[in-house]
Amino acid sequence: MAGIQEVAELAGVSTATVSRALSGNGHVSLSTRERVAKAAEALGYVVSSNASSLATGRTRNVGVVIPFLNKWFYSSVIEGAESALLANGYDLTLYNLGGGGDERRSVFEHFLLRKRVDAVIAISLELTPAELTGLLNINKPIVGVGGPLAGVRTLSIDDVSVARLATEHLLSLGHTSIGHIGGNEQSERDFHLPTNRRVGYEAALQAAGISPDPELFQPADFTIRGGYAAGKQLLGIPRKRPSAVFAASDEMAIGTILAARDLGLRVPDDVSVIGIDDHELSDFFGLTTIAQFPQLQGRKAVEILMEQLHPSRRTQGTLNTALPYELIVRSSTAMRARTS
Amino acid sequence: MAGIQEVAELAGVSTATVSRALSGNGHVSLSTRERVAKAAEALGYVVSSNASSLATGRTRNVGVVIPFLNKWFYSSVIEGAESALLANGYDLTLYNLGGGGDERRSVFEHFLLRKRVDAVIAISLELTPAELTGLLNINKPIVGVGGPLAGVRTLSIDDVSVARLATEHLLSLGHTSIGHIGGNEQSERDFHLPTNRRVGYEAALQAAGISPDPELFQPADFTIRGGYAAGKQLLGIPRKRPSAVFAASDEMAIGTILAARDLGLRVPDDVSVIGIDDHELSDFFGLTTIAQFPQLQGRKAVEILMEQLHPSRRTQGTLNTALPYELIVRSSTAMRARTS
DNA sequence: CTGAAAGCGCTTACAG
DNA sequence: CTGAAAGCGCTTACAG
Repeated sequence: MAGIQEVAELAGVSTATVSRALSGNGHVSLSTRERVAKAAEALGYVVSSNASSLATGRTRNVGVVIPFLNKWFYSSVIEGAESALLANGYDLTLYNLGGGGDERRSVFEHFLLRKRVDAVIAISLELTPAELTGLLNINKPIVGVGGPLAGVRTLSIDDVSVARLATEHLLSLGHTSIGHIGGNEQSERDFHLPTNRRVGYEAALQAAGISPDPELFQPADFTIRGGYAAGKQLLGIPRKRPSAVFAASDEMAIGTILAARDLGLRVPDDVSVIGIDDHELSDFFGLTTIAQFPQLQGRKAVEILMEQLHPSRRTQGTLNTALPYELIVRSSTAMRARTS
Repeated sequence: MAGIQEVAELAGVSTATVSRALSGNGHVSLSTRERVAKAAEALGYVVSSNASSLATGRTRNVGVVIPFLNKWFYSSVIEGAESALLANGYDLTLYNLGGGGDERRSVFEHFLLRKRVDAVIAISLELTPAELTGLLNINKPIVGVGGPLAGVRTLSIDDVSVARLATEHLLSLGHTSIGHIGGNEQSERDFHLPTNRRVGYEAALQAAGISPDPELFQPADFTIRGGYAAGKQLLGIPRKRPSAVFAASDEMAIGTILAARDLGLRVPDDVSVIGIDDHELSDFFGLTTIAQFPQLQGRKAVEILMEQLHPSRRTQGTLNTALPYELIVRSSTAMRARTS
């Protein structure tokens, strides 16, 4: 409950000096700085962020907007962002936009704009031009994770290349009949991620002189259950069962592995499976995958935000930063069986 | 950027009236209220929460502290809390305390106490007396989810009863040799949840005249991988392989199902498996479980907080509220085989 | 029902 | 290096 006033009295200085001593802005002699620190400590003083924000115009709080919360990928990105923010002395205020239209409008109008946050990180969310200009107008930096956003700094993975790499891994193992489990219409909204992955898959095939077979494509919803159903369809095709499957997410790939087992097919002997993500379960299932490090994505987003917020350290970078990815080979992929 | 001043000018009233008209505190004639609303709308005015908080002492922001973020259970609780908070006009600021000691101290000292939040929700976290009094001293309501916390309102599930119910389900199906996969030392910290579940398991057994066999207990870490390893151990015991397994979490139960499959045992023909949670994957695996509705837990926590924050609606309740749970029977449990 | 004015607790030019 | 004072943008007794 102690205010700056009391600290000032105890230390025998003005409140202005207390403020300068504690914040480090402006010069204060070493001895008074110490006296102030001691007084603050003794009184258990901690600055009122509201008063401070009102005076400075900065809140030390950033808003994070996401479409889902209880999915491994999203919560991992947030985890990375949260710890990086904390380390920089910032709070993270969370806005889950999964609810849909109304909730989304209300978040933008009543919360984000209410001068509560200094900046926003948008994860896998394609902000509308109105939303973007709303934020930009009041001078809030934005960084987007997951896809290009007009006029703001973004971080994204090259989905086409990632998918190509996954497919090439299978090709290099001698597979020529490769199925693909991609997104369905609903999962397409955000940045066309499923389409990009399918494009990469087809490009790799074509580069290898194989023309993609539409019958070897199955749409699903990025869940294990969806991947299971799609995997069954793919592996149950008469006459041309693929010897390998590339799923656009690890959860779908795990579903495919389980589908294969239930069909009596051995992985990787009868069918190789590769995913994308390096999901927390992937190691357990021995899934070969392309890792995409979501926690790192969260940390990087914060890093870029800090550059915008503290232009002193600004290193004018490009608008879109490519995120790293890496092939991790486990036991779900192997050479195509010589016989068969 | 428009402030209350400009709205007042446009509407031809004082800022005091604007404040009253927009907030609903104090009487304002219908006609001026409308004029003010129109002016605010036209200018895109939105109140500065810092200025407002400074004047009122309330932030409309609640801090949520959790030990993990990217686990289904925790992120589901948060999801429930977030939407309930939003509906009440509150923001949710997230503090992930997974990092350990230093981070935890820093969160309490520098963030929560900084007058940034009106209240805190502590999920599955046993706050220390110092942390509790720190918050209580500055008059911040707290609600705890997951276990009793000295002197604050809490929500918790009766782990002993839940475990007993799960075990009774197996007993009622004729099983007499029932293994248990519980927590290991590390998972014991918070509210002794694993111990309570084990106690319930043993109580059910004893009530049925069966004395618990320590060899039919295996500790694990609440993950699928850990449950898999523990399940293998349990189902590989020579001579006295249990005909049923009760795992203290669904993830461990799923691990057990996978372990059984790999051992060539059929679920539920050869072994029945039950868990606790109703995890998002449980339905897919046909897992019988005791559901515990984490999103509801988050919503309820907010409900209780609102009662404390707005004492007008306060209905002085008990200090600890029991959370609901429910047996959900799927295909992983069945009668013990007559023969064998 | 409405306005003038004080106050919330800081920060930061401006002087010295 | 330090202090007096204005100001950040609201809210709310206090009058009327």
